[in-house]
Amino acid sequence: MDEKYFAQKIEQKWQKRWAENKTFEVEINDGREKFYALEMLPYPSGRLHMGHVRNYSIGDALAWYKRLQGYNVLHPIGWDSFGQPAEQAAIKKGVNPREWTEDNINQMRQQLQRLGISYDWSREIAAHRPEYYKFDQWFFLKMLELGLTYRKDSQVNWCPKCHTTLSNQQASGGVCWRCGTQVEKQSRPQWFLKITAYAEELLSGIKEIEAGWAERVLTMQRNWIGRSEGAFVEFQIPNSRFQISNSEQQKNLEFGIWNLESVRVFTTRIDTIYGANAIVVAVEHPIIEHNFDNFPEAVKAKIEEIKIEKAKPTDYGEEIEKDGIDTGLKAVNPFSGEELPVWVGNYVMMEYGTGAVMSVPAHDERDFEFAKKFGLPIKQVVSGQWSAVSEGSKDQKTKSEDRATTDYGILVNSDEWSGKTSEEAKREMTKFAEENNFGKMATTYRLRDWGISRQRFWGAPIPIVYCETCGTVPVPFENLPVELPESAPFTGVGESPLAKVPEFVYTTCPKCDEPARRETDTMDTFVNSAWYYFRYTDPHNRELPFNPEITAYWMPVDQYIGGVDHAVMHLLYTRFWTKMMRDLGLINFDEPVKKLLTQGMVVGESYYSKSKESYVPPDEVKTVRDEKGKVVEANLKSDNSQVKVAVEKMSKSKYNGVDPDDMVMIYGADAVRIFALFAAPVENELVWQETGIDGAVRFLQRVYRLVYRWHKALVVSGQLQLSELNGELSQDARKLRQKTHQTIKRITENFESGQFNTPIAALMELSNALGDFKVEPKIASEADLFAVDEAIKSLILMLTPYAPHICEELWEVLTGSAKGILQSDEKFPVADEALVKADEIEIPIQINGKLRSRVLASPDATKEQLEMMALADAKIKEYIDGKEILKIIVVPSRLVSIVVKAQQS
RNA sequence: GCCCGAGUAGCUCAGUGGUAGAGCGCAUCCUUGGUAAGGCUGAGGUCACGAGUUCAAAUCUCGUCUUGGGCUCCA
Repeated sequence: MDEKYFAQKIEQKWQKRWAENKTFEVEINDGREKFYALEMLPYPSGRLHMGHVRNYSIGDALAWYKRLQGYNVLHPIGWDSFGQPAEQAAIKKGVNPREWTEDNINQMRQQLQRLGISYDWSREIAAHRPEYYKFDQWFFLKMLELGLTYRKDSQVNWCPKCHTTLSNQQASGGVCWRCGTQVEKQSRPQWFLKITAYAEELLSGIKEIEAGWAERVLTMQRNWIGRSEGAFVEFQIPNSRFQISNSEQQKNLEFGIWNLESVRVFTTRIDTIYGANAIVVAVEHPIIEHNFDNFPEAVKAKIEEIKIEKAKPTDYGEEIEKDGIDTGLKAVNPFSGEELPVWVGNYVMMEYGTGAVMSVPAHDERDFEFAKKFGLPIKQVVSGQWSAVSEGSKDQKTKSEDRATTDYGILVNSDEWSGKTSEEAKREMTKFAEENNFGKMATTYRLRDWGISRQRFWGAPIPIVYCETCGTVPVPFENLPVELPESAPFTGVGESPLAKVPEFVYTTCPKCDEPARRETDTMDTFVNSAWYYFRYTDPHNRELPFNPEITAYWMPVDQYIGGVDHAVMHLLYTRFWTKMMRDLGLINFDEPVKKLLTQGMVVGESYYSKSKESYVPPDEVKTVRDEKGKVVEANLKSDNSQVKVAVEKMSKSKYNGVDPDDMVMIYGADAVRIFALFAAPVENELVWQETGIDGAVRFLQRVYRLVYRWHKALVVSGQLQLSELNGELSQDARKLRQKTHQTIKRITENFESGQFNTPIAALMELSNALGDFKVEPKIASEADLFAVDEAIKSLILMLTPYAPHICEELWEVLTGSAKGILQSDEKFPVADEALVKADEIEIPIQINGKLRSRVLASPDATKEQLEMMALADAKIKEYIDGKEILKIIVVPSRLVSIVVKAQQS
């Protein structure tokens, strides 16, 4: 054993040994319980960043922990290797996307191996390889059979910078999720996956995973699905012009409009229908299109104005002023018979509900604002008696003229419904509308179908052929995969590069054998990530995406770990995919991931120069820090101008990133991993500080020195029997054993509850306790050696999930076995409850809630014993002398509380 | 604006009704001319604020403030 800890040497040695012994390769083993530990697969950008390191360190700690507990652990990795950066590189540098991607994968695989992450590399997969994307295509065709894949010519979100279409999620907030460019609307034929068919199940299925997923992720998904219960109500439009073609009628049905003599609205508050003062429709609403020519000039002008306004980029967070105009059309309220004006309004969205709302200003804030602006009548139909009841509270009684009240209440001014509660009215009025055929109960969702067409080269080709005689023809299963050509002309503009590759485009129709054209769009990369971890279970299957029997053993994932940025998109798509695969009969469960852990970002200090108007690297800045390490002043070295310091997400452009490879080179993989896990709870942000990683190294050195100090004595003593030694344990040895078992208990509990930072603190305590054990190894008694042996071996086994290399090395030193911890079938230590308990504990004694004294007692002392001890205590006697004792509360092993009558003085 | 979460030592966090804790960092001193040194001792907290419940509140309840995140005309 070297006297000093040389991280590089040890790490290389064990990485080699693990690879040779195939230590982390697993197969189905019915004798052992399985555990599937999964981290989100990386995009092969070429360099690992600290976010990756954090992600994989968490997963690896868990995988090791479970292995040490005897589980059969599947811990795989692969590459999300389709996507835009490869294509950008092709456009900019003229490289081949496939070569670029393969090079990056090779580099990153080496980086991961240098970190010593315990992957089963025999299961490595990559999305861009035909053997993988063959099954993207396979699923596409299967969904076509199920009616879950369809093509529709519709408005899509188009990013003018990326030259691609985006799903709603990817265009959230009106900007491209990738580059932040304002998204435009374009009309083109697109392939969609019918995720909305599972809207209800995606929502209700949340119940099943609630316990294992972060609440905020589920809230985001719930919001995204956006279920809303209410009713459709039909308002007749007697003066609408209705001359439409069949195809238009078809389109209208799609929008949920029965015909053009009426407007269908969706409302969650049918109980407020007597308060409707207008119908407000979106500018894109068909009734506007079809009556447009008949509208007065002023109306036409306003509609055009709103359309132009809507197409303009809007600042996120900026409130848009409500605007609109009365079209002159009239609608009839089917309940009251009242004739209402039909307005167009910029605040009504064609994409949600039916694109038309009934405006009830007294009970809806947006309608209220609209009515106020245009002087429309405001009629209260739900009594706001709640505010009258709660008088005296700060919530001043508000009059209906001041504010809309959206609370439920008692109906007024609503004919025979008056006097009913909102709940009753909603139920009964919906029923009435159904019976009279002008409405029905309805549930709407905010969730839209998933548009997967991308005008890109570097993705899975959509397996469709267009034939002049046969139309749209799916590629037969036996012809899969439809392979990407070697290369294509990459210009970065216009249509998909694939469209410019004649060998790819021109083909023959699978049905009639006549010349035909291939679909040249490729699939969204989220398709790959929707099911990749099923593939890990059976990665080399050529016939099927996976063998259902094999997958049944490994799935579902027991713990999934990744960034919270995938809370909605990836995690919703993959839940959908699972339900679809269940309906295909491939699997028989509903939710793919039992537990989800979302880690926080890795951030670092950044410096922004105001004079240069750019970020500057740290070595160009001189900082003055106070004794707490906080920056009080920062200036540019070159011209002394002021520099703004911030703590932000690590990125190259901000010069605040650190390269994991550099860190591994300087400090060793074990230290880097320890720091990544120790510095903060996994869900929180992690601030990268060089001083923190120094602490991690010092800790490992302390552990190394401990073993160095004791190893000869321990190896000589060999296996000691506790039974013979029990009586000879010194007070200190007993204390050390207690600390050991307390630590085991604590760490086991921490791991089970998903805490990764606190066990390291506990291990530091244990190593400190070992350092405090002052017996010289040479003269230590057998009993001492036993206690030290137990403490050190427990320490090493519990540290293994965090710092596997050094632990394997120290284990070899202590046991002489070169096989490695796992192959020697070592197990995570189990706490002995009897030892965890202290012999004697301090019991506080309170008088009237104030701490007055303490006594030492056995943890098993009874109530009566404790009470007696308390009353016998000298200090307590003083306090209670001459006073009446009202009550004595004794909580065994916790405290004694005495209540005395206050002295009148 | 709405919905969720958080606020405990310089930092990162434990602590779910019963003595306010840990690790790191920091400070003092000591040791050591051998490659990321070690050791001793110590300081540091109005548990965000206010009220309530209780013998007893960091912990439970209500309100306020601060802060992080998500949603954003969703009818």
